[in-house]
Amino acid sequence: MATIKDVARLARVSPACVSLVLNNKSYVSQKTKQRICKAIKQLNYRPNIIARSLRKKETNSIGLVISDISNPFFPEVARGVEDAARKYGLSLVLCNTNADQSLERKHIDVLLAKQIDGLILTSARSESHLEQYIKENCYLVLVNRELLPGRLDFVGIDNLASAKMAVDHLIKLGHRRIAFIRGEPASSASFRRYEGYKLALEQAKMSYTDNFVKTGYLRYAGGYQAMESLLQARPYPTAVFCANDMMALAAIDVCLLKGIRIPQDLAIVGFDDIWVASLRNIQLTTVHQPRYLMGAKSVDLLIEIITGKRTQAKRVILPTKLVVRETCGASL
Amino acid sequence: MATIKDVARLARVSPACVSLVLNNKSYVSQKTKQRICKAIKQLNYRPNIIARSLRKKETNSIGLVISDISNPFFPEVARGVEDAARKYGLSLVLCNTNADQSLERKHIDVLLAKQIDGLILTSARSESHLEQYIKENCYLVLVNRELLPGRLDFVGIDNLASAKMAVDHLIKLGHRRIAFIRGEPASSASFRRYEGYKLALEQAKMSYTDNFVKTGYLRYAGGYQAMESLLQARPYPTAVFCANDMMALAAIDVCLLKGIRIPQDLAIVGFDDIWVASLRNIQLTTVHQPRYLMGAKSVDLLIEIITGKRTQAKRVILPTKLVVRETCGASL
DNA sequence: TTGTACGCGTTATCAA
DNA sequence: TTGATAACGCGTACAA
Repeated sequence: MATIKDVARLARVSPACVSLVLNNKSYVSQKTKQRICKAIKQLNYRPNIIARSLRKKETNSIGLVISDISNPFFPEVARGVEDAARKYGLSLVLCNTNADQSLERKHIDVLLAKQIDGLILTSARSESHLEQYIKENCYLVLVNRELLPGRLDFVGIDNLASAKMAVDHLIKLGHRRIAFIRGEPASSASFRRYEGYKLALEQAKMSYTDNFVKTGYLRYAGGYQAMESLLQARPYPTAVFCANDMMALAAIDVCLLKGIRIPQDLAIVGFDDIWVASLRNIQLTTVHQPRYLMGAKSVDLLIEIITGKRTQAKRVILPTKLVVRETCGASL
Repeated sequence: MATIKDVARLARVSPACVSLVLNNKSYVSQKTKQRICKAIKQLNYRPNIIARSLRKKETNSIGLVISDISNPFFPEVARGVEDAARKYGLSLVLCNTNADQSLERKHIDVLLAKQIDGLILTSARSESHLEQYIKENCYLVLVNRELLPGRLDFVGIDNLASAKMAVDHLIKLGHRRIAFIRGEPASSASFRRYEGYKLALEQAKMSYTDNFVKTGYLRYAGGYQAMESLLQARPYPTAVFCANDMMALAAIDVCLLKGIRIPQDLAIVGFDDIWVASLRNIQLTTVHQPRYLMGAKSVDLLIEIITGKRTQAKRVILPTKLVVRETCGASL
């Protein structure tokens, strides 16, 4: 690969002059500028970004850590981040943790060692690690899961209200035995959805039953197990609210396998509104999250703190809406 | 952020000595080693990978360019790449092009400027650009789409045979009017599937009809349009083979919307076997591709050429299999 | 174990 | 106004 020296030699100028042209700085005569540009093309020169970053102490790239690339929720967030990053001229380093906490730590450390300018975390897990990153003055934005509220930027939704909205809908449809398949207890988002579930029951003067609440690991397999376990409960629930769509899809499959009809025998409501939910053979009633926007917005926040325009932590809460399809039985 | 000098000062040694300890080189006395390690922890020092890369001329990171992160096919490939990369101690920079050729070019250029050690491309589009990268001695592996065969490493499947297998299955089920929704003509994989479709018809002495072949852009929306257009054809086809599952899912939805029953009125077969295909309410018959393995294998190839163990281009063709579910009507 | 040159751009200073 | 020189960023490699 050609270096700036090669270009300088070919154009018979100093490397500094080439640099000036590349960065549009200072006055360089049209004539030499053209010579330099010609040399650049001729050698197909690409500035070594590593060297540039070392000098400028900025990499023009940001990191995004997601927990499950197989769940369509995250690719959509990633697309939002990607497009926004491009708008700002930043490139994106995307890491997937598979919900593995030690891997999350490792990814973040590598990203920081790579001197990325800022970091967006979805589904962050450990407050203590975050404390440390704050101490080192890393630029951080959290998406989806909120930790250390008030001290870190956050983009998300009102999980409590959204979950309550979903359960309220089931109650309005006449359900009195509503189960909940919740996500990992460590997730603040999951926990708030759980609280929304409980609040809805409480306001409707319905009793809360422990064996109507199962925990699964926000994936298909997690939902599958949770649903199987739930079907041991007596009396049967008449409706199940799931903490995300992946688990709801699994719950549906468990039911179909056992001959339980949906929604006639059991209503199911999910959360996220991934694209699969709207397929005509699925038609999952669910809570829509503005995933793409969440990603895009998180980049805006990051830029604000990187450029120093803002020092106070900011919370952005985006609106959700209930998408009523067929699995809740509303249309029957 | 602390630098190696800070650590050296605190441990009362030279920066060079710290470097030796960090990289486990040469003999450093236990005593100083411990002093250094203590200083590293105390300052929470992370070596500046940018500086290291500049000096070592290797970044220990590879790039992966995918064309559509929303299609579950690619996240699975990415997971394979990711896990394999980690095994080799490499980190991964993932870029998504949204099937936009100019964006693909841009991404690749940024990755190369970032001095990544090697590059894996799925769905590469432009031979002429690749020619140029070859000229610059970039380490490249192609996945999924094969370009410049024999000159670049490639990991993929036998698209022709796999497509033929799918169509043969439909023929065996008695179908005589089989349509094909193909992908972008620019894609070698799509083209080979098209050839497989034609070969199957030919061998069965069935005539090829132009208006039984529609082109769509390998996504849900592309499949949707293609299927709508296909339903203009008279006589109706009795079966449709789709170049990927996303399009097959869309085709199913179009039919359901129009009251066409699947598989009774129309059989549908897809390609990829994304996880959605196996949901109980979908049960899409499709050709399974070993996506994760494709990703993992591509890293193996890349390592071989980076380390110079091999200089000849290599082709790895992985096995596929037909997964017979319900949309083809075989089980009726 | 250390001093020192080096990798490749950037930027401040200086000269023409 | 235009361009060159040199110091610098942070680790690494090699001779001492």
